[in-house]
Amino acid sequence: MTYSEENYLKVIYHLSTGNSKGITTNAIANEMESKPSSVTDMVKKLAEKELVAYKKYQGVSLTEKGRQHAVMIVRKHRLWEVFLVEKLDFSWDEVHDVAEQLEHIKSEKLIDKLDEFLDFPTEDPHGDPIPDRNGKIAKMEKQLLSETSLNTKVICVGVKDSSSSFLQYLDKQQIALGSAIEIISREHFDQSLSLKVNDKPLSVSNKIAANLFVKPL
Amino acid sequence: MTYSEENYLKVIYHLSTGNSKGITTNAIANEMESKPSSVTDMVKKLAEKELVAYKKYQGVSLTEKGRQHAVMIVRKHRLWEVFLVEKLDFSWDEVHDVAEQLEHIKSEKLIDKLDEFLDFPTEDPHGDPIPDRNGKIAKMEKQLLSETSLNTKVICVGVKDSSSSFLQYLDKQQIALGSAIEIISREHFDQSLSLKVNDKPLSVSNKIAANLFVKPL
DNA sequence: CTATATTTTTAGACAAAACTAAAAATGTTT
DNA sequence: AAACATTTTTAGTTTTGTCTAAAAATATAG
Ligand SMILES: [Mn+2]
Ligand SMILES: [Mn+2]
Ligand SMILES: [Mn+2]
Ligand SMILES: [Mn+2]
Repeated sequence: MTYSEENYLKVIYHLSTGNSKGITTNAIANEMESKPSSVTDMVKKLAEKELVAYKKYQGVSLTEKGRQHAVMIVRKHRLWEVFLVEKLDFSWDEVHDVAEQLEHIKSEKLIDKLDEFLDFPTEDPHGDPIPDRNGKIAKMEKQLLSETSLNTKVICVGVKDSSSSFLQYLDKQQIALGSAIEIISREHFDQSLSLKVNDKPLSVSNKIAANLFVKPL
Repeated sequence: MTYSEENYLKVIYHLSTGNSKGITTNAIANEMESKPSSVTDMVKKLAEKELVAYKKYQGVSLTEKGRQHAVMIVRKHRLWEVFLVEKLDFSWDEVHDVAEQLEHIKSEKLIDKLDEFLDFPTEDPHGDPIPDRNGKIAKMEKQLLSETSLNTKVICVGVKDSSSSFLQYLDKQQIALGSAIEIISREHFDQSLSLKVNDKPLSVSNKIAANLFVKPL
């Protein structure tokens, strides 16, 4: 499996979660920052290898074999992110690009030993679940802060957007995984929220709240 | 710089040590397990980028720029080997192939943090020196066991051949970096040696002795 | 239901990195 | 120095992954 094939599989996998229909050529091209014609070519190759199911004009979906492969790439990506943060003192906004490279290293022993070295973490630095060596993903109870009712006490457990700019905003506001959040009030006009984060008052826009995962305490 | 370009640079670098003349096309092809015609093509490209000096039929040599690049790849390779052995419990005969992949990961921060995490090691698991972040290589006093005189007490500090089969042979004979070796006698006929390794008697062929680096105690 | 817009696929081109086969240069013998 | 052997380069293909431009299929609107 080539570097490029792996990237396509991963993108198709991510587009598939919460999307039961076939993934469109355009959606893949968009995510890969490439052109639809390139996607069509690659999808044909992946179909040839039985990693995806593909019918012309009907979009594409992962086969079980393709899903397994994709999950293993996600496992590697997230384990490496944990390594970078926990062992090498990277901050959570610096790890993604390096993990994009490390996820392609081929060695089952390496990844299982790394898993053990990190003490079998179940979530990466952004709160995303880490598949185990059999590809099983423990699902975590979580909801968006924007969809949480008033006067609830919750704990921050993940981010939906893990762009540098969002993560750095959270750092600045001292919001991290594990922070205790209480929703004081919601502004009707723009859905912005008044919060208490670790007992300190903070007001955030709906866009922020719609990218923070929390769970009831 | 592509994966392939990096591999060529590294091979040319290794062929260059202890070889002041231009490196031949055939030597590179041999080391890369590719064909001379492929080497000619790549060498032209590297010359274009001023990473090597090349004149038709005259062989090739690294420019200072090319040498710097090559040394950084070697640095990464050896640091990752240390990581695999020290932190993930790989044995010294298992690390090379994985390090061949890891050496191409591009992130200066990653490699400097890894260096720090490993406590700035100066040698890899095979006794080879690790260039520092400026490309400087501390040179170690060492000689081949086969060229060491009788009744000398020495300590094992490295291997010349780091193939799996040689390393596993050493494991079996309980020879490791740091082992104390005394040369008892040398057989005239085949240059084989009678040794004491950590006070236990052992007889080794010249081929073994010619691949073990030692330093006088 | 037909016209228009959008999406997707095809056809053809290109760059990177490899190869084979043949030509050219260099090295070695007699 | 000529003949032969070896090394190196050139010329022409191939595979992988990308692209543009044009054609075909599908979706949307009037
Ligand atoms: Mn990531
Ligand atoms: Mn992540
Ligand atoms: Mn190695
Ligand atoms: Mn080594």
